[in-house]
This record gives sequence, C-alpha cells and structure tokens, in this order.
Amino acid sequence: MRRSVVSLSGWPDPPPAISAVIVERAQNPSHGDYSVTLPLKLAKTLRRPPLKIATELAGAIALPAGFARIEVAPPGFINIRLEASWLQAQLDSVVSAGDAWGRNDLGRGRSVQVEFVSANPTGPLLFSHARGAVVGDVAARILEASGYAVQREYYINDKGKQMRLFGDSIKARILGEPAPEGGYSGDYLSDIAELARSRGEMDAERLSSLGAEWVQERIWEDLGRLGIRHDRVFLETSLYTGLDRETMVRLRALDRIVEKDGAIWFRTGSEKDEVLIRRDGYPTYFASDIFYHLEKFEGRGFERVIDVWGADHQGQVGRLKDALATLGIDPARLIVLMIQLVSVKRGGEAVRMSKRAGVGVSLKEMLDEVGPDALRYFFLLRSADAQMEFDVDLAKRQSSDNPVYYAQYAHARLANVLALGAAATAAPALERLDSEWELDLIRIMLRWPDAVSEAAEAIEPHRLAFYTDELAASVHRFYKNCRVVTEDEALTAARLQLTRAARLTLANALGLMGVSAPARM
RNA sequence: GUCCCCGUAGCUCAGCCUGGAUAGAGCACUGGCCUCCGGAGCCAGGAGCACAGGUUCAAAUCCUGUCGGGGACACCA
Repeated sequence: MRRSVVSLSGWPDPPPAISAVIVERAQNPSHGDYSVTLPLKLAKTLRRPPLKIATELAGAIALPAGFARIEVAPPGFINIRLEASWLQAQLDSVVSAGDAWGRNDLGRGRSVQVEFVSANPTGPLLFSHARGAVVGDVAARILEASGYAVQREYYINDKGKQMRLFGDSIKARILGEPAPEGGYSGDYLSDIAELARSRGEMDAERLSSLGAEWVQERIWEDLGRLGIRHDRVFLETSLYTGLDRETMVRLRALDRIVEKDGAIWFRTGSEKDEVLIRRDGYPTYFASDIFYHLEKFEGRGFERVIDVWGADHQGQVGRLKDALATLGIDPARLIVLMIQLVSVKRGGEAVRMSKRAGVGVSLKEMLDEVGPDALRYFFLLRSADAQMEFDVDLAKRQSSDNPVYYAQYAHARLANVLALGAAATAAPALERLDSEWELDLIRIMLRWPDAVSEAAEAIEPHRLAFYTDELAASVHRFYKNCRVVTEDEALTAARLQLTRAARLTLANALGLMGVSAPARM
C-alpha cells in the first residue's frame, strides 16, 4: 500500500488540505480512488470515536477539480473518488507519451551495474541458470526505464582449478578415458573433443581455452534467444595485475590482516576469520570478490551494484559487505539479489541438476520446448526469493494456455481492433467512456508508471508480470463488453482512443519484461 | 548447533518491507456464454493465511517461540 503522496505518479495530487496527512490509494475500487485512515489512528489520542473525526475531517475538505466526491465509511475511513472526466482526459496524454509512457526518473542518471549469469564457460547453461538470467535482465530493464545508467556485466572466473579440470576432462574424452576425479562429463565434451582432434590440439591448457571458447559461444547463443545481451565481460584474471596487491596492502594498513597456518586471513571482528590467500598462494573466492567489487565501486565508479547470485552463495553476502565497509565503501550500495533454487520435475520425478555431471535440463532444451516468451514470463510470475518448482511436462502441455498467452492475446485483440478502426475520423466523445469496464481499464492503466517505479525501488521484476496480468484481464473484459467499432462514430472514436492507450500500456509492459507483443498470433 | 529464504485454495503462486474495510490470480473441477471487432476469451460456483503466544482500535502483514521444507556455515567453486 502506497503511503507517500509524492509517489502517486501519473495521478493528480490529492486535495491539498489532506496532502499533509496520509493518503493511500484505495485497494478496493468500490472504496474510491484514495483512502485516508488517519481518523482511525487519531481516535485513541483524541479520545474520540474515529467515525466522528472522519466526518469532521471530510467536511472540512473542499474538493478541487477532478474529484467527484468524498465520503466517510465505518469504522473511520475517508474515501475520495476521482471524477470520470478526469480519468477519461488522461487517455490523450497516455497515447502521446508513446514509448515513454511509464518511464520515470527515479535514477536521475546515476550509474548502476547489474552483474548476472556469470556462469563459467565449462558447460552449457542449464535451465536453473535461466531464472537468474531473466531476473537480472529485467531488473536492468526496469532500472533503465527508471532513469538509471545501467551496465550489464558477465563475470568469468577464468583462473584456477575449474578451468584446469575442464581441460583435463576434454583431454580424457579425446583419449577415450574416463573423466578425472570431480571432472566434467557431459555429452558436449565429445563435440569439443571432436573439434580439438580436427585441430590436432592435445595440450590440456590449450584444450581448456578452446573448450571455454566453444562453450561461451553456446552461452551467448542461448542468452541471445532469451533476449539477453551483456555490455561487458569481466575476466577474473584482470584482477591480478596489481589491484590484488594494492587491496591487500590497504587491508593490512587497516589492521584487518592476520597470517597464520601459512595462509593470509581477513580479520572479521567476529570469532571466525576468513582466508584470503590460501597456503598454496592462490586467492580464495572471498578475496577475488573483494578485489572485484572494489574495482566496480572505486575503479569504475558505479554508484550502485546489483549482483544476481544463486541462493547457495548466501553466506558470502555478509562478509563481502563487511570487507567493503572496512575499505570505506557503503555496503548499502551493493545489492545482492538471491535467486532461490528452481527444482525441475519431469515425468512426476525430481530431476537432479548438476553442471559437472552434465545432467539436468539444459536451457537450450527448454527454449526449444516452451520458447523464450513463456520462459521469461514464467520466471517473472514468481518473486526471486521464493523457491519454485518447474514441471517440464506441464510447461510443454500448457504451452497454449500459459499466462503469457493471456497477455499477448489481449494485445493482439487490441491491435486487431485498431486495424479495423483505422479509417475512423470522427471526434472522440471521451465522456461516453463511462461503463465500469472502461473506467476500470483506465484506472489500471494509469497505475502503470507506479508499477514501474515500485518495481525499480524494490528491484522486484515479478511485480511487472502481476501488473500485466491484471491489465490483460481488464482488457479482455473491456473487449467482451464494449464493442469498439460501431455505427456510433463519436463513441467509436473514443473507444479507439482507449484501445490505443491500453495497447500501448500492454506493449510497454510486455516490452519491459522482454516479452514480445504480437499483433496477431 | 548458528544464520538466510520459504510455509496463503486440491496444485503453482501474489499480497508481508510501509498493519486497515468482505485475503487475490492462474491451473484443475462444475455450470453458463459465439445473429456482433479473434472463444488462446467472458460470466458464475466452492475452498485458504502451518501452529501458539504477544503488540495494536485493527495482524496474512510487526515481535517471540514451535513445527515443517530448502539453502548456507571449507585453505570448494
């Protein structure tokens, strides 16, 4: 429930007399457009019945133009209703806003980086990667629509054990030997082995980069099909050209470094210190994360950084923020979106997801089966911090009544009507858009800018999908109950204007989610 | 054992941050709706806030505890 008056963007300010008190948007249309609960809250302090306070307060308010009426409801609410004419009049400004309808300037040009996917190129993307990919991408889109300067980054851990293991695994595959302990064993290794053979490549290190290159191509391909592109790839190795040493020096100067057992530790201040540099001289993930984030904030100057991480990295958040704070960076500037696990069910059975073993459902396979639009919408219909189950069979079977088609169909219907009414030239009689369906549609439409800014503030992409669903439902009801193109030219023109505004809103909403808005389907 | 996320309708999920007026969708099920812009649609129906305390005029929402599911607590990545 919105509490602050200023965030009711796109809606007229409530009457000045009550702007100073708390005005909320009514949650139930039958209560009006705005509601005030202040009398209930004041009742105790004033030691008077809330209904009396409400009546007096309501009586003292002179409604300015645009407002129809103010009424009191037990046990002490004040409800305020907008004039239909005000709602109708908004259609023109919606239509003329075009693609910009719904955008806001919350970010005021501030720079923010969204780092997401960042899977190592040792195996193709799995279905489980898709959730973070979609959430990260849509978070970036929402921030862009809210006036932030956004950069999308893909981080590759191109140093260390996994890459060596990957090379060894390819080599083993070429030689027809079993994969090394803890190595990779998916079918795709055979393709890489084939490629390596054709090039006469046998050196494990060369094999790992050859394989990584091959896999990364597939990753870009899958992401491309999902409508996702990154602005920049960041290689872990680039952290080790001085930044690592400088950071260690700084931490040491801050007296946060301890050496023991042959390793170098970060003093956390709590019981348990954390290893930064292992006994074998290699930095831990914790260390590279510190270097990396220092580089983001100090090196590149991002004001905010959003990391999209799997829930299994949850333990890392606290200590990374602690280390950043130590280095003088406000940890609130780093926002970590924890993407909870997606479990996959197929044939009524849980499917195990393991990248190294190469089992599980690949993203490519899911893209082939359900398509990018349905896949994106599916993930957006869940909040990222809730675990979810995905039934593959259900997704395939339901592909024609997937929620995404509901929204896309609403858009196609409107587009169809607009094509049909393209020749209309009469002046629109907007005041005749007075049915419950038409006014309801306008009300929902006018909430679109708030849906975007609220999603941006909370960084919760799923809000868009739920808004879109609601909008689509209202569109379908309007379509069913209000025939647009008729003999009545003035009404036709008015409804065409409403149709234009609704189609635009739906298209912008789908567009922000990276879902297509087809004119026919 | 400590920490994080989750527990809302038969199933999959919103709502919780910022407490308000009969708790919302989709799927499934039941019954209606095409002389009329696309039935991938519309209308109607039943059923739910894990449990127990607390705070409050008011709790799905805030606090504490219990139970249940998942995850994290490495010189792994």
